[in-house]
Amino acid sequence: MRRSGTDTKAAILAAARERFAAEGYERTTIRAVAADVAIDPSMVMRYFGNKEGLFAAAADFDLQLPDLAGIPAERIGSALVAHFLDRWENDEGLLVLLRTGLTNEGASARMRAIFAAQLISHVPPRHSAQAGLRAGLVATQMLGLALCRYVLKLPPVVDMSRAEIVDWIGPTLQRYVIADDPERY
Amino acid sequence: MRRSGTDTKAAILAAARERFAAEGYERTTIRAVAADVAIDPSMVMRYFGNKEGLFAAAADFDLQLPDLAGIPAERIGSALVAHFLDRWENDEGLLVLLRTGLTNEGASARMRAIFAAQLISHVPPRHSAQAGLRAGLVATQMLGLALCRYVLKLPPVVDMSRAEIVDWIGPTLQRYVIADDPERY
DNA sequence: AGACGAAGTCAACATGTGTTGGCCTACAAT
DNA sequence: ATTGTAGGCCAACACATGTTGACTTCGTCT
Repeated sequence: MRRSGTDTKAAILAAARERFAAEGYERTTIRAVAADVAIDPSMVMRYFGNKEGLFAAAADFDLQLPDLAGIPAERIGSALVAHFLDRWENDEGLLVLLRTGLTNEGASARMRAIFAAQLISHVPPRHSAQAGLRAGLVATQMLGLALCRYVLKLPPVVDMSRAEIVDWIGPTLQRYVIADDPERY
Repeated sequence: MRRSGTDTKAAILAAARERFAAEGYERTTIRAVAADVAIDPSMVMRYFGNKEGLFAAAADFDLQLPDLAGIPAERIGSALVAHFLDRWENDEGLLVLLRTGLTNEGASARMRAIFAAQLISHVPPRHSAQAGLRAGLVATQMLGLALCRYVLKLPPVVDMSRAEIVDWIGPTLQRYVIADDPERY
């Protein structure tokens, strides 16, 4: 027994996350993942059943949104942006979902679930009747940012500093979450 | 000669656009496209050389941004949103690029070129030194909207009316394009 | 020491893919 | 009528992939 089973499983999962995030679902092959861990492809099947199983294990992702109640209302926008940036730069799960969610129906559904449930429930109750709308608007801006910065790598967006992003996009989220109507800030 | 050559080529291209937009690059097969047109797969090769060639032909897309000079400065944001919505709902090219740009390096590069060149050149010269930054911000919001609405199909975003989208996102673009600094509107 | 079970390897199958080259067929010009 | 040519079909190759089952190795427990 070279490795301890659970260790091997964890190593496979880590390699799979990297490959799914970098190449998407179809272009990621079981053989390549196995080669990354220097084992036989059949081991991947043993531990995860099939490719879909491996993907499901690699694609779980939690927004881990903080409790916004403790944050002054006028800083919610900035706090959200800062949190998302932190979250995405420390967890490949979001990249996996973004890259694959566009061709893989399962990933797409999971994305819907995450951003619907987790985001909607964190919109302050001030506009509870419009919680879905507000969360949706936030999703368009934040997913668009992730898309342009981490996947498409548009130069102007990649070159923006963290502070610039917070300064420019914070007020947008602020308006989406708490403004009483679209025109008012 | 059942069909007129150029007609066949056009039919293949139309079928390819639909399939690439719906399934992405890898999952779109030459055989399936050929079947859609009720033709032999080898004809696709004859007209487009190889799969990459077919994709390149299917993925050309032009923003066709109107001349913003004729629009009152305070309406630029709304005008941009409205134009994007029109453009996307009448041309599958954008969906092709979105679905494939995440796994296909060629599509990713073309996306960079389109949104860099075409968008940057249309940002009013008022902030020419920041043209890249402004265009990048606009791209994050508009691509995020397309992603959530047409690809991920997040329910709250799909359910938004055209007017709601313009009302909510117009002011955001307005600020990105012409605001003197992030905090001012 | 011997047996058991887990970790791991090997070889192979079935399938789907892009791609190729040869062959057929019908129209139009000579 | 002959011929040329362009549209179209067929069969096949070469290759990669997900997946399977049998076999081997090696540590551990009795």
